[in-house]
Amino acid sequence: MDEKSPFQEKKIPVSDLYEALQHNEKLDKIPDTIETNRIYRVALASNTKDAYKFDKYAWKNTRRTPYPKNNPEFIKIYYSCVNADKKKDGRCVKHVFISKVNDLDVLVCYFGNFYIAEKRPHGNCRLENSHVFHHTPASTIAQIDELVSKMPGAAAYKTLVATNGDVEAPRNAAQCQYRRQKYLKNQKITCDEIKNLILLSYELNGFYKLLQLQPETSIVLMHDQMKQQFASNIEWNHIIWSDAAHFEVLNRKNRTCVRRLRSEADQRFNFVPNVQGGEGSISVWGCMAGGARGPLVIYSGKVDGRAYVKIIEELLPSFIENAFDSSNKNWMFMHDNAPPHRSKYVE
DNA sequence: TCAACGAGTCTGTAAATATC
DNA sequence: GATATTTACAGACTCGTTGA
Repeated sequence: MDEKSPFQEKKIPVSDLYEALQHNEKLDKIPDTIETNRIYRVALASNTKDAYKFDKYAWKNTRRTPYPKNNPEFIKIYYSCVNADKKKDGRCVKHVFISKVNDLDVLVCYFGNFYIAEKRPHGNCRLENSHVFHHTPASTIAQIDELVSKMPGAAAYKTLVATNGDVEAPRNAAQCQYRRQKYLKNQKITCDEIKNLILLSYELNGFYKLLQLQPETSIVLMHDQMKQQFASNIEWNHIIWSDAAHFEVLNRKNRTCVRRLRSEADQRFNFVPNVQGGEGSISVWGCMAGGARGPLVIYSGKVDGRAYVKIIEELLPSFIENAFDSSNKNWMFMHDNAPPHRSKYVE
């Protein structure tokens, strides 16, 4: 096959697939010696459904699609070989056609040159006689999931082996441990879930509830009481909020990775702009109050206590003068407790 | 016993290419 | 030019290995 046009001979008419389904020899697995451009018919069993995947070459799955598109009779799966560089290589491919009528009747066809294909065990199969041909029954999976919600994976494995025997037992202890990990992970509360709970608490008037999130974890929501307490003591419009932020446009501290071809090594888009002398970034400080926006101060370098006081002394009085009535002496200035904000010089 | 990590599978989306 | 087919990429998921 011409390496530069590997797709010319890949097309298999649907009629040929039907022909193969009716007349080709039924195989229980892919033969050791593979011929290209030949349709292998693999008759599978319910517990060896994946047998078509495994031969002595390493493959990368790309996509599965209905085939043909307008009147799908098969599921077509594309595989590309893995070359010596461990990269997917389209010069040697494997196409699998799974009949929609009977998904245990599978057609497999190989194209291209096997000399570029890496020979190694496929998928999670690390040993010759690994588990890959054996699928844990769904009923066993359900039993595992139920047990690992109450006990560690190893204990669940021992329990199921003792009760189910070899046939319906889990694959191994690691399988139970994996499902135990999954269970524990699902039990963790995400930030979004906590936010949703807080939002929910605000939607319900007078909400006061003990939420039992997990056997070991509870959350008490009592926002109304807190709100009333704050509302009675603080007038929020009298508070001046302030903060600073640093923006790195150039000379960023984090490393930038570029994926490129060797031939593109000297191309301009592979380089990150840099500025000598430590330029390329700015820091800004700003403040605001209810209904008033303060000045935005742009500065460079580090801000210590002295610099911080200088900024405040220069800008804060005029902002207070504009934001509040002259008679209002109840305003409060709020910072975020950053180290320069609480330095001895500031105090 | 569990968390972290790596490797492999599968699939949604989009782009490229082939075919009609 | 429209449609079908193929390829590429990224993310979710699964599961084995390793070390604390």
